[in-house]
Amino acid sequence: MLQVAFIRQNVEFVKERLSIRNFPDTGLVDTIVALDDQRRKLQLESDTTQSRINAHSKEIGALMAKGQKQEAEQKKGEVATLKAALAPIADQLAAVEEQLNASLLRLPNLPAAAVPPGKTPEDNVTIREGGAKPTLPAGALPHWDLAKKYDLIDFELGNKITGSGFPVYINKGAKLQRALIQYFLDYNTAAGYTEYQPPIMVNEASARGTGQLPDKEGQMYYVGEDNLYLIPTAEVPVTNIFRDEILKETQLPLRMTAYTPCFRREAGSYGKDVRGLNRLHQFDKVEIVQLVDPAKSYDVLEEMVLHVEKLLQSLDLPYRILRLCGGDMGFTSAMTYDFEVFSAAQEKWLEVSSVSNFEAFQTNRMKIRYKDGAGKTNLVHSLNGSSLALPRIVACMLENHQKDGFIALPPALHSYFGADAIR
RNA sequence: GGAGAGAUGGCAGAGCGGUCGAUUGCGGCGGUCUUGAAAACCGUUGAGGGUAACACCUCCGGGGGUUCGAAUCCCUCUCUCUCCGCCA
Repeated sequence: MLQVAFIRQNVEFVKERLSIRNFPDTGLVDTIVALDDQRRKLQLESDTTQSRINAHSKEIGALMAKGQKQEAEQKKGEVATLKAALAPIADQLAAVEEQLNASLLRLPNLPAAAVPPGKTPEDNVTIREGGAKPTLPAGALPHWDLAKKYDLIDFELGNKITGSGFPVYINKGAKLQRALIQYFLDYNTAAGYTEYQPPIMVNEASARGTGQLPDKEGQMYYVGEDNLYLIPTAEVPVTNIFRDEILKETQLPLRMTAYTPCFRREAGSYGKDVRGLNRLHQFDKVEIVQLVDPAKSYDVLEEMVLHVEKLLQSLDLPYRILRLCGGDMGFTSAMTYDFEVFSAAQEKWLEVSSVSNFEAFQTNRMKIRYKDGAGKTNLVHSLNGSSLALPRIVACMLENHQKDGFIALPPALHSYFGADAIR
């Protein structure tokens, strides 16, 4: 959520940035400013009246102490009049505040200056590519066939137990999951990230803090009886660790990593790219999150991109890094890099990580602040990225590294997996 | 799930209808002293709105009520703790 003060002072800039995002309703900005004008006016009226009521009440106390009952009673009458006048103002104020807040929640983050304009994924800009696309052996299979051939994943069994999009990993398939999680976490903690194991269900306040609520209810699984949401990403519980806190400058940057299963309803995406591991309702992911000094957040973004890139390189997969255009970025992001790996048998690029700077958009909702050197309280910037999402990595590893009779594993995984190949 | 107790500033812990945004201790910050440090002493130290800066307004778990006036009384919700039951 953007700060009202900022919007007030930069109305045209805000509109211009929103246009980069193809956000249709620029009238919303004017609405917000108008509502805030009203809010200030009503607040002033309310405060002034309240101030007079307070003064009278004090006088009543003093009069009572002196035994001047009659004068006190008269004052009480005056207070009653003032209170009657205050009531409608207070009601209006509450209504305006509610509208203002609802409007602010509907406004997306502003794209950073470096974000390319554009509407669709075609307008994303490839920053760089790495790793060579493999030459597959004759009779190469897509990962869902390889998963069956090597007895790694049973998709039908998942259908039976739960439903589609909930695969069951078996034998070496299960061990590969465990090895990847362990490797990713070790890689992150070695770089200074603190490991967390957070809850995988969150309350409404947490979901609102990172921007899943309002409006994206449909994408999360919801446990109505307890009013909890299954997390779509570890970003939600991890970023909320410091909700409503004022940090010391010396605590920054805060770097956190967590492995969690992630749950996504993926409503409306049936029939499209859902084959095998491409799109699941439950999947595993290791996430990195940082809370940083606002002046440094774009340096940190680049640092996180390099961090993820090196991890990807160690898996010997062909990849590319895209800077998302305004139209393809998430609601809460100011700038996003997507990482895609090339799944050779499907001949498809699959997104395996998304690294974003949210600037103060999330932290304004969560009220995560820090005191700077001058003792002033400011919002920190939040960033996060996947390092990495497992299923598409697995899909890609199976397809790209398939050989005649075995699947080779990258050296980085050998000790974690306990073998150099799946046979 | 049943019974009871509680929720106050970074932490501990007072306050039980008015002058309390809140005594005090610890911690933090600044200073005196010291070659330096510690100790001691002095000062300072919550957040939001509002203002050019003041003034002023709001916040003592959330919401509602009583009252001229509520951290203090009442209702309600949430959470924590203790005991019992169940249990990985």
